Amino acid sequence: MPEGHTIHRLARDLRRDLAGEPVEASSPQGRFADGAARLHGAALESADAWGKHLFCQWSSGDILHVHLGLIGKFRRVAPAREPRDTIRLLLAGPDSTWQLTGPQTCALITPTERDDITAELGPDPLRRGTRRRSEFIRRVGATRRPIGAVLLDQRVIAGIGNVYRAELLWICGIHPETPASDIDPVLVGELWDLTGTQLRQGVDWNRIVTVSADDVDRRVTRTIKRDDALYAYKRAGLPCRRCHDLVLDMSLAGRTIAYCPTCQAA
DNA sequence: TACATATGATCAT
DNA sequence: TGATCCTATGTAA
Repeated sequence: MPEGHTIHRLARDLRRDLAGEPVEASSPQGRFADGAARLHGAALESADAWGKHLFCQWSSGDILHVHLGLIGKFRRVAPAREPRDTIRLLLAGPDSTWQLTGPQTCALITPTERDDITAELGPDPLRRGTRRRSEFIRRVGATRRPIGAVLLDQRVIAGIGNVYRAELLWICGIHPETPASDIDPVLVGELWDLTGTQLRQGVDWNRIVTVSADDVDRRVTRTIKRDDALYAYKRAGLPCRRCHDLVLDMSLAGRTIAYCPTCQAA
């Protein structure tokens, strides 16, 4: 489930689980054998996320760069669990074991290479820094591409994926095909703030739940059914949670987005 | 058992 | 825009 919230949560969990102690590293799949050998015996010094990119600093001087892509997973497993041949990287610390499968990227890089990667990324609402909000507003205002495409462009804002895209536009009542520069900068600013709020909640719960307290009982939200967690994503054909008209699907930037034709009028 | 699908991104056309 | 890569899961057969 890798959108920005997943990676930030992952960085936090890896830090808490593995920081400071030497790890045993291996690549049961074999495709990261050299990298795992370099990490073997090293200690994790820091882990942080920028959008959907994860960077782990090791005492060996190496930086581990991971991008989960669409299907990648990096999860804590029971220590005794038998390594399977799909595991790109296995990290075993004194108290926990982590395994990485199906990543789009898993590589050891230099600080320069990390800087090259982050230089291509837009501001991430979950990172500290000044002028990120105004930078987002500027980048959105600089293009007439549809906002639904712009939100997936990691050079404009880092961390939004297909689920948050649909949810944010539904909450803001913006039609996905609206030319980005036509949107009132005040609303774009609110979109930034909302993205931060939603992503932070995603980190907290380690899942995407966008429905507000008005629509769901917060006390039971941690056991909320998947069908009740979202307003728009994958709800095409169902009644809009706001106006009860039917939610529609459209294709934008090569992906499917659901939207309400009434609440998100063109 | 097989197939469709997926919260991503890149490269070719 | 379409093909492609990577793996796991849910549904259909």
